Amino acid sequence: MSIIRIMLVDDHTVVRAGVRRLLEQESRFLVVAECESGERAYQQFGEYLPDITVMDLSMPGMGGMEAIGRIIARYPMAKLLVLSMHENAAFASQALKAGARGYLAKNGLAEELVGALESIANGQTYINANISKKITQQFLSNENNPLQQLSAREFEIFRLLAEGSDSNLIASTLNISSKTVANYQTSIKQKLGLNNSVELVRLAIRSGLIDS
Amino acid sequence: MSIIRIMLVDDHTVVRAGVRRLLEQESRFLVVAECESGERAYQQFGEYLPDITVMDLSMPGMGGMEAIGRIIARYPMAKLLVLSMHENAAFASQALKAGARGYLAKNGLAEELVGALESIANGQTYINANISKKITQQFLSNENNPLQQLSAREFEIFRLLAEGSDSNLIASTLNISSKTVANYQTSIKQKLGLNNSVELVRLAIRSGLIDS
DNA sequence: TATAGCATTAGGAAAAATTCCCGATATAAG
DNA sequence: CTTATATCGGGAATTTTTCCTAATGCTATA
Repeated sequence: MSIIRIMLVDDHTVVRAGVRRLLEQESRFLVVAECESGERAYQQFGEYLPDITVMDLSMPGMGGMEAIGRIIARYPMAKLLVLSMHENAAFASQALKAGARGYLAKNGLAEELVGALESIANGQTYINANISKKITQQFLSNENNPLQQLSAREFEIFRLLAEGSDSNLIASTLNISSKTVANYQTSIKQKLGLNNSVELVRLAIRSGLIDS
Repeated sequence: MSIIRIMLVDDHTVVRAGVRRLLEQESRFLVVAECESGERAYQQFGEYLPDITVMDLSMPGMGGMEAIGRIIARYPMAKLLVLSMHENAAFASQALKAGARGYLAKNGLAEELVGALESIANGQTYINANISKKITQQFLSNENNPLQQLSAREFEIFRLLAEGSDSNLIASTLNISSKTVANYQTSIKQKLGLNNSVELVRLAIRSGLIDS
């Protein structure tokens, strides 16, 4: 079995160090690159072409979700494992829809990480059992979760709006016109039946996307 | 000891019924009026002139806070006991500042209600022990809670904004110009260092003023 | 393969909300 | 009596939001 080359993407240095340490105990994993933002992840991916990229979702600037989309767009076979703080079905299913091969919450990390990476290396998809259950429930009653109506881009912008970014910041983060962001904002509200940004935040919080 | 005449103000019929039931077990209390909104509370207060008014804070339309302000403005000796869902120092101290004689959370209700009413009837102020502790802590470190910078009116408008009311609705609720509401909104954000309504909601949620 | 549908992008024009500046009034504090 | 603060709101400029339209590219399906 050959060596599995891994890139770590997380804005917290401690987290990267921790994951690295876990992986160093298994000789078949090799961390070949690290970075702290979605932007650099996209750049470095091209340089190192890792077998698997372990990526956090919530990072300042371009989030992990956006980075996944861009990487997959250029390298459709890229294998990405999402490492998120949130044991949250909405987040997970968006990430998987964007092309991630796995989703892991940061709590049960140590026990599951190695298994997850091996599954993904073998071409399988790995999803945490709890998350899987939640996604299933949500799929069965997806009437329940209005966020599933949103496209990938809409979801991304929704998240940034809920975090308090204004249209201009979002525009420069995503490299699109602030006019486009404004238009997205309107259609997001309409799709979700929200009358104003207050209701938007509250929905985001209820969905566990952000925490107050 | 003469009979204590009481008015109940709460938008939930069950709650009014419950409080009434508790009070009926004590022969010296008499519920002389009930109503379900701040507007009617103000009207009925003039008709019945109860010894004590038991009032919920979070009601649709004019909230309890506003009602307290109006009643006290006309009848400075009115005795008001606030009955709130929130065991929250910010709420409590605003209510007391507005002129309430007591603040009671709805959980420990049954045990405390009678004692609270008797204290208030005797001219004292009654505050739940937990709340009292919280207020004290907050007072000692009121740098911590930015909401204390707000005047009564600002606080009221802040709450309505956080609930998702738009300027026009707030204006008609409070019977002021929507222009005034807009101006308040701006100065509230400035006082609290908030850049947009998203941050406003999140602050409101963190303060326990509203729950996601 | 042609086509229909959706996602993404964005401009223009109108409407609405927000900000900034100003002043009036009332009440409380010193 | 003066000063400070709270409440209220108008005017004008600015910003944001909405609504409409349209181009592009991708996907799925007849």
